Amino acid sequence: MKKIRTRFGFAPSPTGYMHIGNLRTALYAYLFAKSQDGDFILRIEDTDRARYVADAVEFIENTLAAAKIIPDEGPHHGGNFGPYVQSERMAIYKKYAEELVENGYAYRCFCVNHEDENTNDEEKKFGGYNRHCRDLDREELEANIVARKPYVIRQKMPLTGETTFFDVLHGNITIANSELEDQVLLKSDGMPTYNFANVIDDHLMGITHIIRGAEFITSTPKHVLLYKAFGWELPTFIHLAPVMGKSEDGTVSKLSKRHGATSFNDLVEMGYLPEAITNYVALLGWNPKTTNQEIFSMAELIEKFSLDGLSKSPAVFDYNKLDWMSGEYFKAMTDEEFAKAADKFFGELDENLASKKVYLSSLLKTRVAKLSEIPAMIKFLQEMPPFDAELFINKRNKVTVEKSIEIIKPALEMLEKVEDWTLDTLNEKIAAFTENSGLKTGTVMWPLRIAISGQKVTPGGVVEILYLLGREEGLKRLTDALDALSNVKQ
RNA sequence: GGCGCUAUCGUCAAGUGGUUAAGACACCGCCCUUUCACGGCGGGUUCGUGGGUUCAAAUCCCGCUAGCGUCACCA
Repeated sequence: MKKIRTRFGFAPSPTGYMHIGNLRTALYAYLFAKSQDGDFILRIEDTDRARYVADAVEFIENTLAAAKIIPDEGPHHGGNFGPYVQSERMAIYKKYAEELVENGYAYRCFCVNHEDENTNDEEKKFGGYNRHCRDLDREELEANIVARKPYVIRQKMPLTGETTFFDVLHGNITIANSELEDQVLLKSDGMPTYNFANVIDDHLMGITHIIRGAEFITSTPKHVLLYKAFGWELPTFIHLAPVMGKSEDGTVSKLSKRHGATSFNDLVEMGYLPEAITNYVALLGWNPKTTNQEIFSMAELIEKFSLDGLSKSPAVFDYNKLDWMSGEYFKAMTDEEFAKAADKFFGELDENLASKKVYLSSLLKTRVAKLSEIPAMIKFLQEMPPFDAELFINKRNKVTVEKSIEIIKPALEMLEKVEDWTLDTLNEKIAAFTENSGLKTGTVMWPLRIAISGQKVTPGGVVEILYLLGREEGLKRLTDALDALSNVKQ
């Protein structure tokens, strides 16, 4: 018995946008294929001319590459089952559609598409196509062809009985044939519909497993009927539950714009690491049963992945958890790695700060969930926020405006004598200063930190900030604060 | 509306007839602390509902409800 190689297809539309749910489907297909030592095939479903977006194929390929999902075959990945772009396969669909017509599984339909005619009639709304051309007599049919009337090819559904198919997640699913419409297979422009093309291509490309969203469950019987009409072997179906989003009012619905970022790219632009996104998405609807581990590399994901860990129910996309996971990735990075990843979020830094990016990274990496938080977090280093005396007053550390002056003044005098403006020296001097003052560390540090940062919350403490600011700017801020504080006092 | 899918903490989830119903995120408290983080410790909250089956049900069956999906010359 020959072992059939596992082959998974991923067939996105070139819309210039990769929804998280879509990416997850691709990821699961990839993980399963690789765990079986099988193939992951990228195919572009571009049969809807109206939706075509320029460069969208490259966009899809780049996105997959960023997510470390590498197709074995695809438009630009080679393979022996091409072309991998549906619009280049029109002759193939035509041929199979004709075969269906000849064998009585499909028919030509000359009815015009009245999509503009709006009808308020509820029955019509749910009625579907009325099958007018299903049994045209030969004369009328030929007259239409001679007259070159445009037509579509429709699938001839059985009027009775039911169709059952097996889904790995859901088991057997049965739908009455009477529920199935005589759907269009080949459009009047000669393009196939998804429902037709996907069957032809999956078969021709030797796809063994179809993994896709649950929204395709109801149309699967139509596909199954097509496989049967051609006498082809059925692939294994896996229908994934959708990825949901939670609105502010608490309602849950399919993840969409109103829930914020919905595409892989949106997330990357917000400063989440691709690895972290992939890791999080992998766990959104799948769990590795045998372990409580949550941080996985792609290699580990492949090793651990199995179908029985897939969840049947919808999963809500949770930014909290993504933030946490993202933070875990940042914390695991070296300062250099973080500096590199964060580079474009640092913005225009002055020469001094630019030279301290790596050190700055050591401060930032434990405080950031996404890189886009960086600009707001480091702004005070480049530009002193407006003076606010209120900030100096701190009950817990027993600091008042007056007390602040008492601390800042001698501290400034002491620091002015420090030439070696390094972390070690600064640390040592300030520790000694605190010691000599006889005050609690917090009491000394509070007003100093406020004076040089102008903010209640900062990444790092007095020593770190002083170092980052550099000697000149550090002393200047202390001086300015002292002046401003003195004015307040009188 | 017809048809279909789903139903364990706020969220991701383990669980497959007998468990103190794991774990993680979030939340709250404490510790650490130079603010915020990091790290450590602890805490609360969960089986949608009604019927069965069974000595025993989160687990099996049925109804209900709710959510989602689908009913295109879109995928």
